[in-house]
Amino acid sequence: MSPRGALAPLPRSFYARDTVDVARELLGKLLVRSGPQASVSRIVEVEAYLGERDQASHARRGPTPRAAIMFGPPGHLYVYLVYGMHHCMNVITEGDGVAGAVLLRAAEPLAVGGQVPRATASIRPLAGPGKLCAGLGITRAQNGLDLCAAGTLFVAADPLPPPDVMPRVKRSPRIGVAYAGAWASRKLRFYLAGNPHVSGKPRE
DNA sequence: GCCACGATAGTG
DNA sequence: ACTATCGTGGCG
Repeated sequence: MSPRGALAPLPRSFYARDTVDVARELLGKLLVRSGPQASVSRIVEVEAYLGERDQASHARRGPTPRAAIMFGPPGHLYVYLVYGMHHCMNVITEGDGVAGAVLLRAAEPLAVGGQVPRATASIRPLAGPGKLCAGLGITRAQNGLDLCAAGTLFVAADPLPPPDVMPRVKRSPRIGVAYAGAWASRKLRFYLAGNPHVSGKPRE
């Protein structure tokens, strides 16, 4: 069995915590997609969306039909459509009844179809939330999916973690939330400095 | 009902 | 800077 042959979903207790802590610790974790579109990729960029007080969060208007899932139990997937054409995927955080989510913005492709590719450049880039969902085949059909079950999508700890992941975590304001007043400048975007798969220009 | 506006990304 | 393209939610 290969070193990555025993990937298991992170337990619900991982998600049932402070959203910022979950966001930081998701960096370096593995996104595992099984089935026809099987792939493994490393999460390199995320954004934390806090509860109702966060004016950039979909939860800011309370548990509306779309955002209600953010108030639900942790460890589930929240997928929505932005600008009428791109999907964005989030993991739900905090305890049941408390809103919180982490937007997955970029991942580094590691393997496709169970095979480690010769060059990661041969794989579609996964930089940016829309591209990430497109690359993994995530649509609203996956909204509400339980990431803590061993299904077609889950997050796993890397059994062979690079030694320098956590020291490389940097933070910045979130992308595309200029309307959010004081919340627009809060440094709630986290990424691995220097990783070429991080979206946008300021990778350092 | 109706309508303004995005947690985007590619092109000019 | 401009645009494709549509669900969400605010408002009446």
